[in-house]
Amino acid sequence: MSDRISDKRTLRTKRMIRDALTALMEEKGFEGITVRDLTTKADINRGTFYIHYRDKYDLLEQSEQEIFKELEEIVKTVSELEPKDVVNNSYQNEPISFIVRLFEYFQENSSFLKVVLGPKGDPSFQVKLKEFIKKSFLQHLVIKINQEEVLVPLEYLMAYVSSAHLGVIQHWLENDMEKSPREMAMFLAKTTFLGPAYVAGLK
Amino acid sequence: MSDRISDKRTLRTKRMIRDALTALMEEKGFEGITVRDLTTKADINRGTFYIHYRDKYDLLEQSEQEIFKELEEIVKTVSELEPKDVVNNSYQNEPISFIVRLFEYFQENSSFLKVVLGPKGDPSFQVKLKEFIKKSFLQHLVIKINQEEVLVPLEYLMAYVSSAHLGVIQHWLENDMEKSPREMAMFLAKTTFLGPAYVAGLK
DNA sequence: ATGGAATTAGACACAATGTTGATGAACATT
DNA sequence: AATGTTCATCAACATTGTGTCTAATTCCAT
Repeated sequence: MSDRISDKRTLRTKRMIRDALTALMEEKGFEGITVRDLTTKADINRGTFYIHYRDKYDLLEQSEQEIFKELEEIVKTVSELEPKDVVNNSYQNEPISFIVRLFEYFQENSSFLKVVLGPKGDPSFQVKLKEFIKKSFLQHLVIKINQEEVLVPLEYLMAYVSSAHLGVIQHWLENDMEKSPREMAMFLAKTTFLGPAYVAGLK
Repeated sequence: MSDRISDKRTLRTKRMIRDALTALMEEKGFEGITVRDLTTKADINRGTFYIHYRDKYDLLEQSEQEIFKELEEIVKTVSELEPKDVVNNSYQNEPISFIVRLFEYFQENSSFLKVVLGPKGDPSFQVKLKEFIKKSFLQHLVIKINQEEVLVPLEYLMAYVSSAHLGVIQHWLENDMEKSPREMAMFLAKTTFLGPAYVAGLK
């Protein structure tokens, strides 16, 4: 009795369905896709699809969850983030290393992420990604903030910064990742820690 | 021969369809809605729907366009925006007046905007709203920037700031607009012109 | 009050959905 | 190599939503 999910045939079928999903999302966006489209492209029987997924929304969700599982893996290695160091690094053109690693991962999965984060994509994925950014990045810093010196509601500040980060990732994917992961990480650190107005040259 | 669009029956029908759209989007998200749902809720014949709209996507688009038409009206009155003044205002707790006006408008249309900008909404509307923010707000400032003092690609900076603004609007709507439009405008000005790290108390 | 419109009810063909049952192919195990 | 199990295939089915149309009716503007 080996794992039922590790059957070679099953893995092959699932991989082909997921590849078809990415390809079709590029063509016509998620909502334009039918189950028949998927199974035709994947070259499998339509009935087979329903063995593995409840419907196309289930397929999308499982694919998204896999992304987050891998993102968590990357972030897991991050132990500490010192606010002081981060600000200093921003002056010294030194990006935050695990952010570089995240951009590399985005690049590896760009075809899927580009559509799912694009105008025909899934808005709930954006929400989840913002949550992930808050959890993995901002909370490390927020707990070290001197509460008395905070000028604004932290909750809104987190919404501001996490959205900004998401938007930059989207813009980067939309523009075919012409800048390097390192440049992107550097840009985010600079803009967040020195401020948008400062990096724009306004004093 | 008066306008065919000003017939009382037509106006009534369209209004009822749009109200049904907002209500149903709250219930099950845009994609879960069928034309039959809409016409049942609006209490009109299904055939009537197709007289006014090609399909449910056409209905959504027309509703969105109306929002932007009114947003343009609000912004039209803005003549000049001096970067120096804006930065000074940020120190003096003085928000940008037309941003306050925009938040008031969001509040007036919150039920529709909340869903359309929410996790079950329309990601292309987010893209359009970011474009609107760039056009109406950032470009006024960007053209006055001393190009030599800019430390980062402007294109990415605009993506950063416009996304941040959008995200704050979303968070505000999601949290039932507990802060006033003036507080929101002030928060955005402070965070953008003094910087996220500064307002968080990091020096 | 009347002509012109918007709306209605009902029917139509079509496409996609999700399910089912019989059959054959691939798999792991011994 | 034989066996029992699991997976995929194929075809058929009922159901639901779509978009279009026609004839009858109701409502509006003048």
